Amino acid sequence: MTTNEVIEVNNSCPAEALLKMLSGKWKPQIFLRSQQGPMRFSELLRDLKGSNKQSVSVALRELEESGLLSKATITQKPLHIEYSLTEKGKAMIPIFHTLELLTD
Amino acid sequence: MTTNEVIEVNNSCPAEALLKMLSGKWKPQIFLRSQQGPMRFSELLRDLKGSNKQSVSVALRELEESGLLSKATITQKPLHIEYSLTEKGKAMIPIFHTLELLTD
DNA sequence: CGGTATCCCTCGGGATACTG
DNA sequence: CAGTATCCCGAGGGATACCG
Repeated sequence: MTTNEVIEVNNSCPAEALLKMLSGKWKPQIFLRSQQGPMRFSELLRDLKGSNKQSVSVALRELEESGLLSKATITQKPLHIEYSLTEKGKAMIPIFHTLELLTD
Repeated sequence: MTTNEVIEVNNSCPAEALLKMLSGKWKPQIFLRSQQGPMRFSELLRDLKGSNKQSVSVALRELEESGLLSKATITQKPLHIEYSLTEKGKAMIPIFHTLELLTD
């Protein structure tokens, strides 16, 4: 408590958490797509060229778990599900765009 | 080569480039550390608990290649090398900090 | 001191088949 | 339609030894 403890936990970098929220091959693109409005599973599968059910499924779950996307289920046949940006997700859009400007 | 090869290039998401600049286990922490001023290799190795020469070496090279860090060599014995934030790197600091605020 | 070369192992992510 | 289960492979990253 008094001084230099050697704590192995590596929370030295808070931004890591957010970086992780968008890490991986498909999450950035899904997040980008979500800014256009609600989207359905098969719709994403079609748009994300080169992806597959498994990968999209995992990415969506992770985005949901980190609170960026929300899932709305319409229990009818055929099943209809929509993924939309949460308020937290919307709050990230400006930053997301700022990132682009720094790219070059 | 006029043939239309099936290149799956997917540049649909510009922010991906920047996300990639800070992706990986050590780059975020190194970038954070660099905000405190110039740093040396062995210094980083000491501070980044659980890392090793190889990983730090690769991370530094990638940060350098993406233009966030610059390398200054003093060719004397013993070798002395300093890594510092570039102007581009400095420009990213505010965003980096904004990211933290959105984490929760 | 400041790295690279090499080996190895885990984990992210692709393909396919099956399910509610 | 919207997923999960399973298998498999390549890349990321750790450990260690060697080099300028």
